[in-house]
Amino acid sequence: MPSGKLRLGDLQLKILRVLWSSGECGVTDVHQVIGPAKYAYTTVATMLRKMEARKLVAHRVEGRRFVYYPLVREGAVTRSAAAEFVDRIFRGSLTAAVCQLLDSRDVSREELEALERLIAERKEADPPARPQGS
Amino acid sequence: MPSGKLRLGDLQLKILRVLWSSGECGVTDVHQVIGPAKYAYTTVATMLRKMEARKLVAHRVEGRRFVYYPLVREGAVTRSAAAEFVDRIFRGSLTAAVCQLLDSRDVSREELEALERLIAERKEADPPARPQGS
DNA sequence: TTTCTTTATCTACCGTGGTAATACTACCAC
DNA sequence: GTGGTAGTATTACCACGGTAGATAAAGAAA
Repeated sequence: MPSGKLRLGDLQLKILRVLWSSGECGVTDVHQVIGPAKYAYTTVATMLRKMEARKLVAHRVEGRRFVYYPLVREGAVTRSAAAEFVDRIFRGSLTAAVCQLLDSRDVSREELEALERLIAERKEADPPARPQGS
Repeated sequence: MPSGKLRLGDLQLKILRVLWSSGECGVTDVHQVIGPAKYAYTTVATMLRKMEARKLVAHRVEGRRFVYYPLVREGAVTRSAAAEFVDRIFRGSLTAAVCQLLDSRDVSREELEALERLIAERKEADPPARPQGS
């Protein structure tokens, strides 16, 4: 199953975010961005190596440094996480998922309207039963 | 701390679902429902004991059987999962989350319309300027 | 009573995320 | 050279989900 294991931990996500926004960077850079106070340098380095073993990132050598870059795209991760979320927690029911999303936090009127627009877009973009040509 | 550790694994979710729909039941019952072919009896039993240690379930003794019942409600689990999903993957952006949800699978027109209704409801239920809270 | 079956307990293992100290190594400055 | 420094490699540990075999104990059946 290729659509399988894209389940990431918190630290892994943080690291990937740095790589996504920087394109690539060294261990020290990553460490600086995610917070030297929160994590030891070696923690980040170890995690990066583990992530490389899992083919989430790769590195090239630049002088003495390892310059890491992501092998997975942000879209792939978020898409996979979204699909897994719906399947795992709501057994595939998207409406149940969104319903819970709305219940789980305060949603501003602006957000609600943005969501409305989002859905309206989808309705236009994907007319399922449309005998007449566009 | 309501925002505490309510992160559940796949098997734990399956087990909880059985307990939620049955109210309570013995280890054998759970095992039967989630699939004797997929899991060993002891796997379920062990997991139930681990979950009891984490206060997700509890049991009472009935003859020689352990009758387990849930200590967490389905709503609490799904709510917590939803909140964590948005925070973890989309750093709190609900619109980004819903957007990805819509992209991550085929959404029927019926579902889209159900979502529209869902949002319309929320808009009515939460008027923009209202100093009084419930 | 002896055996079979049900049921729970104990123990142990694996993978993985997370955490980090420690050790090695190569370079730079002196 | 020697010593600090920046960087990687090694090693180890914990927690937890998942998995299950082996074992024990309590009834039920023979």
